Amino acid sequence: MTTIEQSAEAPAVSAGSDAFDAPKRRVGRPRKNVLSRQLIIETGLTLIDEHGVEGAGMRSVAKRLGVRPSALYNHVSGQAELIAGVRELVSDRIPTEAFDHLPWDEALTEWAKVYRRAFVAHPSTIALLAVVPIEGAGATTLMYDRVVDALVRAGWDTSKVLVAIVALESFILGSALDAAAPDDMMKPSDDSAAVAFAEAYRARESALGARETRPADASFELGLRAMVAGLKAEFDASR
Amino acid sequence: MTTIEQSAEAPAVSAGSDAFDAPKRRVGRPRKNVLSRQLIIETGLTLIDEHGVEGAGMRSVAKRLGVRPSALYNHVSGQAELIAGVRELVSDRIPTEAFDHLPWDEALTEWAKVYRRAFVAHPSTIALLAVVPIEGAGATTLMYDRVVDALVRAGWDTSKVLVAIVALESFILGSALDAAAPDDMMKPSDDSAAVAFAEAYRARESALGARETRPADASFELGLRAMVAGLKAEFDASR
DNA sequence: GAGTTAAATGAACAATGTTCTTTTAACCAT
DNA sequence: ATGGTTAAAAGAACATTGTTCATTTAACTC
Repeated sequence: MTTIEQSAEAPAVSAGSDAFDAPKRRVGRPRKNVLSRQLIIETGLTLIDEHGVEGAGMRSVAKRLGVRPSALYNHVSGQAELIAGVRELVSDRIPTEAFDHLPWDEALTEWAKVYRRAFVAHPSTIALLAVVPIEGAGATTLMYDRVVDALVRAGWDTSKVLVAIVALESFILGSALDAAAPDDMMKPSDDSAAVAFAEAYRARESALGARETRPADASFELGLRAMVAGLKAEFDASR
Repeated sequence: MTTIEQSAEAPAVSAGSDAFDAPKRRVGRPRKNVLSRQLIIETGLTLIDEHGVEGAGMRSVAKRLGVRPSALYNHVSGQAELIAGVRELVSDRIPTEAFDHLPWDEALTEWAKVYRRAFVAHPSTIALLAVVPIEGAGATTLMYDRVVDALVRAGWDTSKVLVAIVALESFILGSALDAAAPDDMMKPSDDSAAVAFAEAYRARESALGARETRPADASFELGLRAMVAGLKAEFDASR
């Protein structure tokens, strides 16, 4: 459907021989099956964790499994199904237990953190996920229900709670996108006329470098703190 | 670097002959130049608006311009620069005058609104543009410079200002994605066990329906108010 | 006007996702 | 057990993508 980028010169990751399994299998069906749908999808997730989105290629997964690319198609219809499988694998792991034993604002903070972490693993699907209708009876709806319920119990106005949750979710998804970008994404050129920006860039670099924090993480933490505090103020004012 | 998807069977868009210009040009430099960097980038934006992100391919742009793909490389270093150029084109139209005559928090609010509006006009660019490095001397950098400068003058810590701006930007981009989704995106199914969620959904519907407000707009406004208030609190506390 | 530079074509190359054929083994009915 | 069907692997292609290189032609420059 869509190709984002592809470099002919950079061998990138897949050139490295990180095939764990290469027993020179001869042609024909093996006595014991080598692949399964689950194994393929889990390998996809592993490779994404290791090498970023580019790890999710069919050929990369095949290489890691010590198998020819065409063998994957006996278990998976194509890359689309592979990615969808990975997405389910990850988004089913967003826990909501924080709402059981924490005040709503702290629980919301915890939830936002795990939510973002879950999606940073596969950033390229964020746009799709954010625009595609969620199935009305799926795990995602149940997750929302849990959050809505906790906030309403804490005193939130029923007509405002969804508005607030969606606002936080927008920040989470935007932050996940940001985390998918390279750290030096907006590095200023030396001759730039943007002196205030260049100064701020250097100041951030040295402030964060000392704590080994990624810029995207720092922004997420600050923004999350700010937004939850702002929501809390809005909440306190309206009662 | 990365390919997301690519179908061998679906001819998709590029198969259709939407070449506007195919005068069978003979080899060699033409008397009048056919291409320019600006024309290429504007064509890229047009194709993205028409066909989604897949329109931004080098070969698609070349076909639309009635030109061989290799000709593009005389004006643009590659697809990365093309996409970066499209980004500049879009973000070029984001005004920053609010910082001239408003307090920093109000100006930030105005800026966020026009920023989001600019990207909502080209929804399918968001995911693409958010992840691509911005060129150090471009319009985007100058926009950042303007914002950084205003906030620093207002007393913001130089090492924190960029962190805050990126946080707000994440919220803006996430909200733009949300605005690109259909309004009924998370409509609960009638038989759903998610009763709290269904109740909140109905309550939001009637509250917003009275004012003819889109849910995405309501969430953006609430979130923006909350985040700016939170940043202001953070700002006041640190001085 | 000669030499250099710039802008187009045309032909390749590497890498990707995918499909098709072939080979071998598992599974299953008789 | 035996023959037929199905399943799972290899292997060889194909289409499409971004990109590079050589070639051709015209514009620009001294």
